[in-house]
Amino acid sequence: MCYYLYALNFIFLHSLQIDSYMIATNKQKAVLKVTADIRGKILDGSFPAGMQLSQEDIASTFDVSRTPVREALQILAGEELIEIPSSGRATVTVISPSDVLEKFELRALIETKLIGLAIPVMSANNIAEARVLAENLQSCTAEQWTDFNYQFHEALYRPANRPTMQKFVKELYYRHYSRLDTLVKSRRNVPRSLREHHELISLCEEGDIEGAYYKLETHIMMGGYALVEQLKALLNKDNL
Amino acid sequence: MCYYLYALNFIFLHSLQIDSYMIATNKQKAVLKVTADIRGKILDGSFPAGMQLSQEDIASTFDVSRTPVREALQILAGEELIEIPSSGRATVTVISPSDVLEKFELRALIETKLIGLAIPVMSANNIAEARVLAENLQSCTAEQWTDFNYQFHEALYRPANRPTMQKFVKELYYRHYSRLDTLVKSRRNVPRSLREHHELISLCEEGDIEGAYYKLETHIMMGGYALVEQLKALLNKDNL
DNA sequence: ATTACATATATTGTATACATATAGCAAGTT
DNA sequence: AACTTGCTATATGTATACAATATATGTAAT
Repeated sequence: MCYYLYALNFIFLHSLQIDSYMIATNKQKAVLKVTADIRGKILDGSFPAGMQLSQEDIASTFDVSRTPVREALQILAGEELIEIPSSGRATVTVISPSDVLEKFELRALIETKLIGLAIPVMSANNIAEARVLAENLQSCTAEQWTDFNYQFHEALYRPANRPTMQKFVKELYYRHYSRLDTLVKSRRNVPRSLREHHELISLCEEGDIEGAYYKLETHIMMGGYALVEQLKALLNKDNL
Repeated sequence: MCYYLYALNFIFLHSLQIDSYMIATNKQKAVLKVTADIRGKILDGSFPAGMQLSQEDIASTFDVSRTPVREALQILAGEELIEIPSSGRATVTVISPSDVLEKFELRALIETKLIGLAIPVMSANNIAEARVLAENLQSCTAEQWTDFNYQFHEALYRPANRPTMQKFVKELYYRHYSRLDTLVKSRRNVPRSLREHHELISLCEEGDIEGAYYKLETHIMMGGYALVEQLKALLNKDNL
C-alpha cells in the first residue's frame, strides 16, 4: 500500500515536474512562509526603511494568527532586517551608509580570502562553469541580476571548500546588497561589473592569485562605494 | 492601591540607588530573559550538544508560557546555537570541528584586518588600557577568562572604528569559542596566550603593523587548532 | 493656538485552549 | 525473535482570549 502511494506520487509529481523529495517538506510551518514573505517585502522595498510593522496587519494579510508572526519577527530581527525595541512596535531597519560600507569591506575581506584558497584547486570545469554564469549575467533582466551575480561569485569560491565562510558571504550579500540594489535602482555599474567578471575568470585561469585577489577586492569595493554614494544622495534628498 | 505600590517602588528603588526612569524599562519581556537563560545553559554546557529541548519543560522551568519560549528558540536558532527541524523537536547544535576551524579562520581574517586599521590611529591611552586588560588576564579565574580575553582583544581593535566588524567578531567569539572553551576545560594554552598578548601590545606600540598582523593571526589560529584538536579527541572518545 | 491631562482605543505581551503531528508502546503476525 | 500495525500519550503548531502597555483622541486650562 505504501509502495502504491509512492508510485502514485511519483507519477503525479512528475507530471507537475516536482521532485519527489518535496513531499516531505511540503507542509511548511506558517512561520517559515511568513518570514520569507516579510523578508521579501523588505528586500524589494515594499516595506521601506523605518516602516512600522503591525503584528495584526501582517497576521490578517497572510491569514494566520499573531503567534507565528511574532516568531517570524524575531527571526527577522536576528537578520537585522527589523528592530524590535524593548517597548513599542517593530520597525524596518534604517540603512546606515557606514554600516553598509563596513559590510562591503567584510565581503571583500572574506571573498578575497576565498578566491585565494580556491584558485590553487580550481578545475577546468570550475572555470567553464564560471564563464557560463558570467554569460548569463550579460543577458539577464534587472530582476535577475542579484541572484545571477551571486551565483557567479559563489561558483568562483566553491573550490575553496569553505561552506561556513560562503554562508557568511551569502548572508552579507543578500541581507544588505540586495536591499540596496532595489533601493537605488541604478544599473550604472553593470558594464564595469561584467567586464571585471571576465577579467577575474582569466586571472583564475592563469592561476594569478594576487592578481585575482586585487581585482576582486576592487570589484567589490568599487561597487560598494558607488552604492553607498547613491544611498547617501538618496538619504539627503529625503531629508530636504 | 496602584499609587501605593508606586510609592513603595519609589522608596525601594531609591534605597538601591536605582534611577526611577529604570522602572519603565525595568520590566523586560519574558522572551529576552528566557533567551539569555537558554543561551547561557548552552554555552556553559548545561544543555549539551544534541540535547532535545522541550518547550513545555523550558516554559515551566522559567515560569512562563510556551509563547515566549518559542520566540526565544527562533532567536537561538538564528544564532546557530540550536536547530529547529521542519518537524520534530529543537536540539542543541552539534559542534562540527571543520565549522569551528572555519570560524577561527574568519576571526583571524577580520581581527587582523581590524588591528591593521587600528595601529596607525592608536593612542598611548589605548596601549595603556590594553596593558591593564592583559594584566587582568594574568590573575583571573578560569570563569573570567572568556570575558577578560575578549575585552583585551576588543580594546586593541577599538581604534579601528569599525563597529559592525567588531560586532561580527564578538558574535563569532562568544557563540562558538566560549562554548568550546567550557567543553574542553583545558587551560593549557593560557601561558602562551598571555605571552603573546604582551608581544602584541609591544608590536602595536612600535607601530609594526605587519608584525602585529602575523602575531595576531598565529595567536588566534594556534588557539583554534589546539581547541579543535581537543574537540576532535573528545568526539572520538564519545564515539568509542 | 497650544499645552497638559485624562480617558478611550488600539496594539502589544502573555497565557490558555484547541488541532495536528510525532513518538512510544503493546499486541498481533510472519 | 523481529517486524508490522494500531493505539495512546505527549509535544508541537496555531488560534484565541486575556492582561498590560502604548497610542490616539478629546477636553480643559493657560
